[in-house]
Amino acid sequence: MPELPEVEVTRRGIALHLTGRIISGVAVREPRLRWRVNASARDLKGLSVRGVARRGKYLLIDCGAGHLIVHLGMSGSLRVLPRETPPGKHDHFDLQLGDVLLRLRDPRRFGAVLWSTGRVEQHRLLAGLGIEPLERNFDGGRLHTLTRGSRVAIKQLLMDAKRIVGVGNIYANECLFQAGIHPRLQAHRLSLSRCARLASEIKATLRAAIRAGGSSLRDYSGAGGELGCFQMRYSVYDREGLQCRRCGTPIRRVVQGQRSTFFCPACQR
DNA sequence: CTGGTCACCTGGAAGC
DNA sequence: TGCTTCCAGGTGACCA
Repeated sequence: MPELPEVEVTRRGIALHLTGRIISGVAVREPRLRWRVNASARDLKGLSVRGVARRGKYLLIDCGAGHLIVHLGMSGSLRVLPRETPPGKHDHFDLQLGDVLLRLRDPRRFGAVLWSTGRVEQHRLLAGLGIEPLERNFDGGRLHTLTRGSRVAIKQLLMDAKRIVGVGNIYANECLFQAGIHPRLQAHRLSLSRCARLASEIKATLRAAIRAGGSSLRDYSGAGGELGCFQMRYSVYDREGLQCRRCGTPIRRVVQGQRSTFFCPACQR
């Protein structure tokens, strides 16, 4: 699930429930995630959660003396649950906070839970990250600068976190469709005006997805609802062979960098 | 530096 | 039904 909108919705959901609470313990049932989980009760117990920030697809739980860096990988999800909730098969990590706990479920184990002291933005995983697409300073001019001299396909540039964070495979496909740009176009061939169009479609698409997910925020707490029920109605993603919603031409699928790319050959040039 | 490929894991769907 | 194959929303490490 997790691209920037899902991570941002998760951030808001858990911030609501965790901020101000005191960490009472940690449970690591499976430390072998993307990197070995290094968070321990010894470091965390007694600290209070000051807030939850996001950098790209990383969640940064501010505990004062350090940050808990959480990444959801391909299949991770976080929930706030009552303390006694029995863990399921892929529930690898809990942060205990009195009568509730924050639980990470991650079947594929591509996620991460890392304890970081010191300046979190200097952490090796965060230091080299690119621009946040929803920040004010991301615009057509900035995207134009980023694309200069780059011969990679624009879709691959959008997904390169060293340049722009948070845009994964689904939203890269969707944004390029909205902007009428062919995913294989070399980045440096985009004019300033097309960059402006693309930058604004990126913002609009991500914001719409966050809005769609925001409506399910309350599901972060309690045993009931599943999150991730905010599937947007995709224009091209996973629609190979189906008619383009705009012009009726069959959507095509190609592979770029071992990832599926979906596009309308008529609308995107 | 850039650009391209691989590896890490599990589960679900499709194919035979 | 059961086995095999393919595919999946991420990204750091490694190579030429």
